[in-house]
Amino acid sequence: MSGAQKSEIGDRMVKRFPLYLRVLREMADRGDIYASGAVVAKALSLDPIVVRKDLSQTGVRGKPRLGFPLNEIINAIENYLGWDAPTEAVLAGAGRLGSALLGYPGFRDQGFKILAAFDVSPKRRSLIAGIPVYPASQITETVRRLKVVLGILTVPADQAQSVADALVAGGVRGIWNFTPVQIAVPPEVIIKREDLAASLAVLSHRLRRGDKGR
Amino acid sequence: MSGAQKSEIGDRMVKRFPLYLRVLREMADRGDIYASGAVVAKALSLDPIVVRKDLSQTGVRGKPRLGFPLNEIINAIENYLGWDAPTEAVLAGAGRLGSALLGYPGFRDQGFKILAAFDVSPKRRSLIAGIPVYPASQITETVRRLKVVLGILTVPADQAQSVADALVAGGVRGIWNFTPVQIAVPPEVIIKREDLAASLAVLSHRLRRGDKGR
DNA sequence: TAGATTGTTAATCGATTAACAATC
DNA sequence: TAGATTGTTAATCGATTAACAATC
Repeated sequence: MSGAQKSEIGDRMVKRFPLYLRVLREMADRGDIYASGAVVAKALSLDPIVVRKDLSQTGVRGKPRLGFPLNEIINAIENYLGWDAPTEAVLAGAGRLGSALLGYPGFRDQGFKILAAFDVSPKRRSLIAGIPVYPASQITETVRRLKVVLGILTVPADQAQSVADALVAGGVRGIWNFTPVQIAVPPEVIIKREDLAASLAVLSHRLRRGDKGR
Repeated sequence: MSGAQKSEIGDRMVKRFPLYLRVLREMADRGDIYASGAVVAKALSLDPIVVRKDLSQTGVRGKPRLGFPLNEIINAIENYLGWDAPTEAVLAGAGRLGSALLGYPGFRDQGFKILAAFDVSPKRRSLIAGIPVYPASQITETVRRLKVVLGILTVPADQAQSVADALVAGGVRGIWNFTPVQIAVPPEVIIKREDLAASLAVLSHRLRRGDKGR
């Protein structure tokens, strides 16, 4: 093929795709057939050039004067992000934050399916937001049996490493880490930290400087 | 003065400061007097050059052969981020996510103080994690009376804009937005979005590609 | 003094922005 | 056809990385 696709693309670009998807789905719901980069850019306060370049990364070709065919571009983005075939996940730590995440509808919309949750405390309800909660001792066995790909880590800081170890022992390929701990994992396991402290730092800094954030 | 300080620094750098602070505080607790860039870099798996450059941004000068004086550099970072004088905040939406955040110890560690929470439902407890919960109708008046600087937005998506309006009417200077909605505010108000969908996108993409994340 | 570490200047890299030809 | 929009190539910008002199 002639159109050589760039093999490595940056996180910045990937982060914009959910925004595009939301706008494009809205347009499709309204019955539109095409979406031009300009319209999408306006809806998201982005530069049209960025939108055009990002969308072209999916391999879908837009039609001059019309824009990108909506069905095609939506499917391409979903496929690109791996949201077409749900990624199976478990959540470890069904405390306040964990429970909040179990109820987050974004997982289903965005190609994830939480099969089970775990908690050390037997006092917790055995079902949160329709998802069964098991004792933490069963993490490794359950992850292995269900061939779970992703572990969501919402345990207290002092348990973060040991619970991560249990998830890794079960064979997860990635961990979404909501704890402030930098956990150690084998090199093939992907770690995504959700770093509230970093966000607070950016916020503090902007408030102090009186800057306008994006 | 000769050493002209760079006026505008990037978010990337600001995000690293909480990491430095954690490591530096640990070292100070252990009784160390100096911290070299190399040691800090090793603890965080960062390039020593990055650490040196970031720390020098605070204006503190390190001593060759010894490193940076711990007390001085810790104070400088706290001051730099505005964590020395607590920023007063309120939280709107005391559901699962909101309650989880009310119990998050990071706020106090990082220079924020949540004075009150708000919720539409009168069924909620009137005290969560020691913080009083008031009816949402009192947002504007309370924010104005207490001169609150930051609003934390954890309401359902369909209430995001109207609650944000109430916070702005009370005079907040920034909003930490945990909803998936892109809210509209006057240009002088700082918005910091906490975008779980973007994080999920990065995660999906890495899992699908089998890449190793950082 | 010798040597490790800082601080600064230059080079590299990646992403964003600009310009413009191709196309329906 | 005329004109709007795509797609691509070049220029700019900012951050990271490298190199090295200054310093205790």
